Amino acid sequence: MPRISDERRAARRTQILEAAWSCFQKDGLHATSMDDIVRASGLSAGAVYSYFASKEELIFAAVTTSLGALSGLVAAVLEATPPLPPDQLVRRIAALVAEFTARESYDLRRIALLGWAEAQRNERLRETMRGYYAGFRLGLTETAVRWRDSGLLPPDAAPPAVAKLVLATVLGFVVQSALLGDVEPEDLGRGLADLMAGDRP
Amino acid sequence: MPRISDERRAARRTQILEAAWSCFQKDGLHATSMDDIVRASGLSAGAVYSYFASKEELIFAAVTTSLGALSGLVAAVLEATPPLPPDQLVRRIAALVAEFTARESYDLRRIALLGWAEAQRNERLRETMRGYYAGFRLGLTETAVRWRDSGLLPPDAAPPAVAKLVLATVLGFVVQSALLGDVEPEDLGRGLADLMAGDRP
Amino acid sequence: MPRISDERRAARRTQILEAAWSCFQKDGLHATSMDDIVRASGLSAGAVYSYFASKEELIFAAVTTSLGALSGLVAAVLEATPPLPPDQLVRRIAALVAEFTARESYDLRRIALLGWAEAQRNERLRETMRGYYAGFRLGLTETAVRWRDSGLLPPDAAPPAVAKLVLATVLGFVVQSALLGDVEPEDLGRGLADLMAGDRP
Amino acid sequence: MPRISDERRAARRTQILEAAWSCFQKDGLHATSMDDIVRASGLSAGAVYSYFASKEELIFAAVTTSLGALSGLVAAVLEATPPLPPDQLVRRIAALVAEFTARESYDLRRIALLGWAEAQRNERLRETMRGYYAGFRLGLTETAVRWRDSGLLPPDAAPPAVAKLVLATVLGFVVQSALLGDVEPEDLGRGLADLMAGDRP
DNA sequence: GATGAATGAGTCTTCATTCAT
DNA sequence: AATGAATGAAGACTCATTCAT
Repeated sequence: MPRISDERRAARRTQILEAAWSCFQKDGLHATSMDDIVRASGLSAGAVYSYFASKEELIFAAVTTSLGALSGLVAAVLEATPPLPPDQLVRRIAALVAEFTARESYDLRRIALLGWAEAQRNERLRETMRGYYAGFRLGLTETAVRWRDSGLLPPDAAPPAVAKLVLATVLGFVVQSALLGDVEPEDLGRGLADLMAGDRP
Repeated sequence: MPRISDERRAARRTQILEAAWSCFQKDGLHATSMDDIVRASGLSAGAVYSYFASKEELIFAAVTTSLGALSGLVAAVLEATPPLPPDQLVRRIAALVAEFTARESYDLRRIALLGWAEAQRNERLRETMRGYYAGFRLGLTETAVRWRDSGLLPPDAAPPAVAKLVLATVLGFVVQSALLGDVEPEDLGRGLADLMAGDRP
Repeated sequence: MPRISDERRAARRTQILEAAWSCFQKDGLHATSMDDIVRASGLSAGAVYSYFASKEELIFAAVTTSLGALSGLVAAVLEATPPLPPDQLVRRIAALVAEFTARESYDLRRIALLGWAEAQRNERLRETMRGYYAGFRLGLTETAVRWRDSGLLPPDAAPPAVAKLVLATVLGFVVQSALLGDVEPEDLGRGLADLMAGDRP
Repeated sequence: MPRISDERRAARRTQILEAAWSCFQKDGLHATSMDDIVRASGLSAGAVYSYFASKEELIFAAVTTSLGALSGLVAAVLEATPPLPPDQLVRRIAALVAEFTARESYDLRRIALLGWAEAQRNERLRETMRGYYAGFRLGLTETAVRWRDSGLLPPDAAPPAVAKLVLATVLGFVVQSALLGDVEPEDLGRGLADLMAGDRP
């Protein structure tokens, strides 16, 4: 029987994670010291270490936690029947990202950029992220198949290529909005709709 | 050693920059120590510091140098008359990125991800990158106007939204290809062409 | 290790200060490295830095600590009623300096010389020292007034000038004794008494 | 036959020394880098090193040169016949120090404080300075003998003690004026005269 | 003789992690 | 369980000095 209840443990974990997020967003992953996080969390160093074995573990959790949550929301959108048409799908997913971002002291876009950079030197993180994005793209490929089958795409369309294009668009939304900050989900939807409405090249 | 020739100075700078790139790609910006770069460059610490006043300066140069070069190539593509149609433009720019990446010991995509993460905590870098991407997007907006004027887009299309969509696609290509590694410029072109060939939503 | 007791903290501080004094006296302020002090203190670098935020802070404390203590002793001597006559006062204050100096691993005279040199480039230290010496001189001026009032000085004597002369004598004792090393407090008292016993110029 | 004339060499030496003085006064002996001096001198590093073999050598020369010059002036004052009475002598020597100080970009008082501090860790410098001050004090002792013989001091006065008192006064003038900056040679003379004019203790 | 680029040991400082209390 | 003082390896950067040109 644990000395501390499971809920309390979970609450503490979240408390630490929130502290980590706010520090990471402000200073980046490496310029944030464990002490920064300890102070932001209001706990002691020892306490933090009893929840996360190392800074790497904390980084992993910080980057991965939100990715997992977002992933579930995206999966739900992809499973809609009939599938949302391309422009609406892009708009919708971008909106999910934006809503996530709107949360208290937590900016998914910034965390994503930090995570991508970190993934280059952290194999575990890289593989985990790869898994999420590969799964996401697989879902998009299936959606593209459904678009083709329902006539939204021509019969000779290549679902994998379409999925790659759509994934790129969504990832690029994250980058563009983090760097330039003036992109709305509607812009993406409108832009894609305009392109689809044009003459076939 | 009397005053060194300008070419030699430039060569040394490049030598250091190459060393920095290869270290940064392997270990990230902050996990790379100046000593790593010093050793990789084959010079002494003092020599490196006589070319770049600080690690921050070196990071700035490492991230910025290629962005400038790429920017020029992209601008040339955007100025083609008549403008390349959307799918070909996206394919072409992605191809430029991929070619840049092909260079020895230098991967533009990885450097870009590192740079974006760093830009969050480095104002000077952020503003510089912002300038490049804003200029790029401006060029895309003008291209979208030309597409509309030439009938490739409907008369009521919104060039800024189209530009945002296209920029997102290209930036997302960088991310997707760095993280998943199996995206070719042709995929993007094909995917966009397929979408444009579909029924208008 | 839970919160340490205040006494222990103070003891540690003193331990570091003693280490710093012994190093500074041997090698000077700048030729002493923090590592020298760390080793002399028997603590770790991190521990030393948790007591003094920087080398400058440590220098400030090393120079200032004793000045404060001495200052109190001198003030007590100056407040004696009736005031000590000039030659005895000078002898007495010089003796205070010499006694301070006699302490283990700490030579006030050497620290003073180092502090004066450092004060030239360290504004905070300069202002702090200035405060001490100005206060000391003010006390001497008041004493000179009392000498004049009690007839030890002629009615037209200038107390500020007398105070400057006496302060110079005491400061010069520090210098002379640090550089030549063969001056006793009694010498100063005797010398001044001899001068005062001479024919009026 | 030297490639460069002796005058030119001497001029260069002085040029470097002036540069060193101005740097040392501003930043202290150790916080001044050879590069600071090189730049201030307008010469190249190699050139500076051809005149002074090391930084230590340059420090030694910077501290010693002026001490030697001052020493000659002081000796002349001490040899006056009949000897200046104590208060006038002190005023006169202090005036010499003050005049020396008034020179272009050179402050004898500041250099003296730096030199005293440095002497603690530099044996050669220490011995050289000791020589100067010991010689100065010997001269003062002889002067005190003459004062006693001429009746300015009582027959049982102790010339060595008087010399120590006078030396302390002059050295202390340097300190006080460097730290507090509001002491004039006249103040010392007046203060000593007032003391000598008082009742014998 | 003169130059100033290059060296590399050494400096101050930080910080992830541990463990005595 | 919790604390936070302590560790010490490693980091960024400097600078006295040399020597190829």
